[in-house]
Parts: sequence; C-alpha cells; structure tokens
Amino acid sequence: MKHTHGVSGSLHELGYRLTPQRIMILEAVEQADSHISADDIYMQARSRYPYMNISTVYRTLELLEKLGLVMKTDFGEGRVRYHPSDKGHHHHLVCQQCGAIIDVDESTLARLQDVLLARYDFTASLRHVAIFGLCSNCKE
Amino acid sequence: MKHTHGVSGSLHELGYRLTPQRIMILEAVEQADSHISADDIYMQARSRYPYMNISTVYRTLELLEKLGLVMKTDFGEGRVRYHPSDKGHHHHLVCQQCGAIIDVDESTLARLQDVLLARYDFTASLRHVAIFGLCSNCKE
DNA sequence: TTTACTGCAAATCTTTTGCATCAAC
DNA sequence: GTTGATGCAAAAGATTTGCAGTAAA
Repeated sequence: MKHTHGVSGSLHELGYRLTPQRIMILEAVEQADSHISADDIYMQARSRYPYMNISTVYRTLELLEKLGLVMKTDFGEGRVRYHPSDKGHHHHLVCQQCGAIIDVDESTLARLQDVLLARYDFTASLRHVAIFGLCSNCKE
Repeated sequence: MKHTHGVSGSLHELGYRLTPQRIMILEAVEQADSHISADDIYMQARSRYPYMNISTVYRTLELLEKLGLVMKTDFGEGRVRYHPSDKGHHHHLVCQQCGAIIDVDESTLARLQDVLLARYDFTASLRHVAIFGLCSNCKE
C-alpha cells in the first residue's frame, strides 16, 4: 500500500497503522475544497467502501487532531469541521444571514495576537478562528 | 407580580407574558457570576421550583436571544453559554489547558473590527468572542 | 503472532419539537 | 375567554464508548 506523501506519510512515520479506512478518511480531508465535517467524510468514504463506519471516522479524526495533522474549527453549526494543517492557517468570516464563508489571511489577525500577548500575557491560538457577522450582500 | 426592572421589565414591555418560570430563568441569567449554560439555569431553577422544565429554559433563552436581551457564546465546550446583554460587551480568552477564562475589554478588538470592515466589507459581530490559547500560567 | 483498529450497537449529551393542558393577560 | 406558555415525552443530531472480532505490522 502506498503511503509516501502528505498526511498519510506522516501517519505512517509516526508508527500508526495505515488501514484502508484511515487512508480514505485522509484522502477525504486532503481533497476537500474547504472544511469538511465528520459526516461529509463518512458519506464520501461509504460511497467507496460501504462498510465504513462513523465511529472510525471520529476516532481517526481524533487521532489526526492529536497528532496535529488536522485542525478542528467550530463554525457554530452544531457540528465541527476539519481541515489539514498543512494547507496553511487562515481565518473565516461567517455570515450569519446567508452562511457565506470568507477566508481571511493570517496576517489580518497577527496584530491581535501580539496585543493579547502584550496586554494579557495570553498566547492566542489563532490558527483557525471563525468570526461571525454580516457579509456585504446581507447588510444592505 | 413585580416586573419593573432590568431584563424582566423589558420582556413585559415588549408584550410577552411574564410567567414565574421566565422570571426564574431571567434571575438566573442576571445573577450569574459569569456565563451560564441552559443546564445550569435549569438546575438552579429546579431547586426552587421542582416542576421547571428544560424545554422551557431553552424556549425562554431562544426568545431572550431573539429580543437581544441575552447573548449566546460558544466556548467550544459542546454546549452554549448565556449572558445578559446589558452587562456590557466583552471578549474571552479561554485557556485550553486549565480552562481559565480571562475577560478582555471591547476596545482590544475594535481595531480588528475596523480592519475586517475596510478590507473585506464584513461587519463583524464581535460582541462576545471566545479566543482559545494558553494563559500565562500554563505556557511555562 | 500481537495488539492496534474496526464494526456494531447502544449510550450519552445537548437541543428541539408535537401536542394536550394550563394560566397570564 | 383567548391565546401564548408550559410540561411531558419523544425525537433529533452529533459524538462517544464497550466489546468482540479482525487485520496491519
């Protein structure tokens, strides 16, 4: 079984077993256009392998998160979404009206991070932050 | 039944019925030291009135939020917390290690709000934001 | 062969909902 | 007396867990 690149390579190098289920989950996360939910991953994998189980998806995502390979972001939807860490850090503006998600580059929040450290001695983990509000279309 | 001040007064003025259950819920939210969960409110009210129902708590909180009387904040605990709007807006630094919550005043995030508006034409609702990271004690 | 991983089913936890009854107005 | 609010029970939806069987190493 090939597992030489990207997240699956990392998994293998870290001494974890590389099962077909894990590979499918990894591919789903890596190939997703944007942030993907556990259920999205499950549906997608199950279309290829009908015995795929939602528990396996959750357990794998938990492992990947623990290893720092994927990031979890809460968009306030009542469910959490995942994103590979190596795709870079950015932030999200979530329109509360239409649900649009606008990506914001990391530099925009860099100053805030500095201020929080200086003023509160708090090391903010601003890798994936969701900020809620209204987009230009919806504010009229 | 007295309902002349604060949030309960507002509720009444807006034409909603002021039931004992609503009053207990309002008191719980107003008197809470910090942000309170639906279940906290339920437990507290039930100790006074054993027939209090969790559905009523959720329905009341939904109403209060719709009316802008309370705010909802997601601290990433898998449940949401509430806070009266008239206690002012502020933000929260949540330590992912020890769970400490540090309050941050509104001005700290004011510049960010301006930047998001200027750069993305996005009106951020930064009234209650939770930022995760490590507090000074835990970062060592 | 060993033991980590999976599948299954059931449990958990928060929040929501339908509906008949009740009480604030 | 009206109609909105409550209580109850059940449902919904996301996530977790125990356990026995299975397969990656």
